[in-house]
Amino acid sequence: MSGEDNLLRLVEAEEPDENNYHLQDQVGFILRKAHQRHVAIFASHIADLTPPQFAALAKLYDIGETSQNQLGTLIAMDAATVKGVIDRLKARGLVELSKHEVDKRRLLVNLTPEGREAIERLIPLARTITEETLAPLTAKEAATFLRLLAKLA
Amino acid sequence: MSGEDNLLRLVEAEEPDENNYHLQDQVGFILRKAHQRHVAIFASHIADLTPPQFAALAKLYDIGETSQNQLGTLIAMDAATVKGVIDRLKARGLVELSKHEVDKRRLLVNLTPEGREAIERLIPLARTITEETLAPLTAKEAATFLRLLAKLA
DNA sequence: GCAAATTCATTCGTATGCAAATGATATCAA
DNA sequence: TTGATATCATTTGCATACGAATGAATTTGC
Repeated sequence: MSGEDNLLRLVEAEEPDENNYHLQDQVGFILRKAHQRHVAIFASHIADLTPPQFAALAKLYDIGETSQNQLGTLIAMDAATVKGVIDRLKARGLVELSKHEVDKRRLLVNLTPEGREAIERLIPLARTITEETLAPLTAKEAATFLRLLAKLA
Repeated sequence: MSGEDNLLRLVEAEEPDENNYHLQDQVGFILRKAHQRHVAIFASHIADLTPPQFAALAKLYDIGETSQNQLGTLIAMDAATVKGVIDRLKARGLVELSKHEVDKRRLLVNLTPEGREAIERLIPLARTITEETLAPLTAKEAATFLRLLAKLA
């Protein structure tokens, strides 16, 4: 039997082929693609705000005024990233900044009336985005997926 | 009964509370966090290459020479993004570029011997990264998760 | 065979995302 | 009290990521 025959047998047998590395099966690669798809769905429903910007507004709407750093912790952004996001929201008049009276290091962030109006208007769209992202799964699968995803995150 | 009593009852009853929007329960937000965690794990094992750079090398190792655009399609990057990734890999001598003889629009990308050596050295580490990323799940959960994640991506 | 449409690559602009360094302030501990 | 630490915010540099516009080359449709 030739070497080519051996190769052929391996393919035809459909064995797990554990020696080869398949990028498209790696959790990191699929995670990246799933995230990309979600961001695209988000953009198709909410064109004038990015997911991180929406996250900042939604969290401020939820908890009220807080420091820039604390907000970053709550929405999983480091200090440098959250600064850029808040700067852009401020430039658009959706949040306002003020100095903490006692701790002079802190920069307090809060929604403006326009920001509050925006997030109230967008939350229904966000529910649609979540639905559409999970649409390839049944309700039961979606629940399982969210449970396992939360364990990973 | 006062309005405040009604609010209190709602909280105490631990009802699904479907009227409130909780960012931390949304699939997009958790997806973003899970991806962040994976990238951090990746960086802790492979410090001198990013996940997209690794993906490009791994795919070239898998399929051999291909055009820049085709490579982008295979590793889920648009043309602008893949160009930056390939430029940096080229600057480090891990890939080499050449013109397609027939179709003069195409830019062919291939591994250099150094690139081949690098990816062969890194693939075992990539397996460790996948393992560590999935470590919070049991083997059965991980299989379920990957199946559902693939349906989403 | 040729005009229209498509494909490939590049460039620009904008927005995360993170490491590292810095400066200001606050807290802790001897 | 003061010196060491820690925290908060900012800045810089680098690396994705994508939309939009552009130009070159190819393919399609009639």
